[in-house]
Amino acid sequence: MRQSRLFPRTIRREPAGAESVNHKLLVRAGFIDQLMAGSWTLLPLGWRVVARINRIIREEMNAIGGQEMLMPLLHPRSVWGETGRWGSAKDNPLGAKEVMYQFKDIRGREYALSFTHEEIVMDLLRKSIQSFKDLPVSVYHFSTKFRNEPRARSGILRGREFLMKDLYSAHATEADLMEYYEKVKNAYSKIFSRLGFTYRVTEASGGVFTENRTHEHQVLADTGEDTIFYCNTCEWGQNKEIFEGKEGERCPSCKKGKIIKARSIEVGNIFPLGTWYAEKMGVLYTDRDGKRKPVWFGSYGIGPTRVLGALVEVSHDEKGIIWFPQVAPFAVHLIEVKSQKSKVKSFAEEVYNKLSEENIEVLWDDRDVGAGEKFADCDLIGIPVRLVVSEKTGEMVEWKDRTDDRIELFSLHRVIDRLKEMQ
RNA sequence: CGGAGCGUAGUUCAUCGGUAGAACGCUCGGUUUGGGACCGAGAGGUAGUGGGUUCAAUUCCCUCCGCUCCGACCA
Repeated sequence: MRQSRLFPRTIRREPAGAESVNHKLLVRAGFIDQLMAGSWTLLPLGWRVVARINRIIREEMNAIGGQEMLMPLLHPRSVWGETGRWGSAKDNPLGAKEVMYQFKDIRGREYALSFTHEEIVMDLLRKSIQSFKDLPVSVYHFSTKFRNEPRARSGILRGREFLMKDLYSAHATEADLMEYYEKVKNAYSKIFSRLGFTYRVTEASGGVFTENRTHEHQVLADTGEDTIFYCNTCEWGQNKEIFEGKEGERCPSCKKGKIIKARSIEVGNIFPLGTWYAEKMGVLYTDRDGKRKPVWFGSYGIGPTRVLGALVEVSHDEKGIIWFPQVAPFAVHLIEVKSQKSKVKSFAEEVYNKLSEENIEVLWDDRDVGAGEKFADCDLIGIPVRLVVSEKTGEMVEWKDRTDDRIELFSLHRVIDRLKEMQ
């Protein structure tokens, strides 16, 4: 990608009023743009990062048998009426009217915009599941969620419209559900490890989804809006809604460690929903004994756009973003220092072409601007490796990591070898 | 939904009861060429909206809208 053509340009100043790091840096560097409070465009750079996040999620979902599909975002009232979740939480502990966007069309029919898909999946499952032989089922999709947040905030971390990967599983027995639930929990842990996060798995309440306990993957971040408590020795952890002890106490699980209190960002949430939805919506299968029984059901969510923001919150410095290589929008940022000598430009083009031929993704700063501006933008955008060609470097290429001040000179061949080793 | 701050050029802001200014960005010309470089010329604004006070409102008052933050709530 030639940076002279990259849309849009970077912005030198911080957006007015912005406080959170992800808001300031993602906007300045040209990854996201705000339409209104809680609603963002993923610009070409931002979309590249989200695509990489999604790829990691997709690989781990497929690895546990998840099948990708895509469900509608416009939902009829009737399907939400079946579980009673169309209504208010005042009348029903799982009522969701407060977070659901509901409206009428020109003929007076009522609809909601998707804030989750349990009811939609249930409608799908009951059409095709007859026998215990049809179970288990595990399906997922990546799509937009709309939630009428009382207050959108923290940049892209809490929007009224955001991307979510949601996985749904249906099982013949509770044991099978819980076995799969553990599999998904492990898959989520793999995903967040691969993304480069330091995280904890905590117990939580189920909100508008279930009255059962659930688990959250929480990224440790000082700027996070959640508070969690976890053991410094074993894996025990709870979020602040359900924790009933105090910081510094003995761990209730291993009895050895101490309870640590920390700020965090919730990036994943898994729910062992049980048979409540199946009973309400008549999702029944015939078991070996010939009896009709409700399916056991679980749902599992990760917000890729929130992950995007969380990555910036945990990995940046005063100059800009620092992407981990596995999610960076490009593998390398090639800077051509402006020169009167045409061979600098032609060498830069050669480097760009050779790297591209090797399937290494390059952002080539071919703009007609000063070196200082290029270096500043390079640090702001945060691609892991910076390559420079200039009058000074001659036939060699300068290599600098985003996280390191050390500068090394290599031949183009050596650069390609090193980059291929990193892939 | 309660509380606070803010809303003026593309962006970040200044100004002021007498009809608007800077920096950066943008356009043109020239110089420069390793950390947002310099010189010259230029384009660009119904001061968020509606109302009120006033001879006169961008400025003072009120309404509404919008953005950010705190709280409640929440992935």
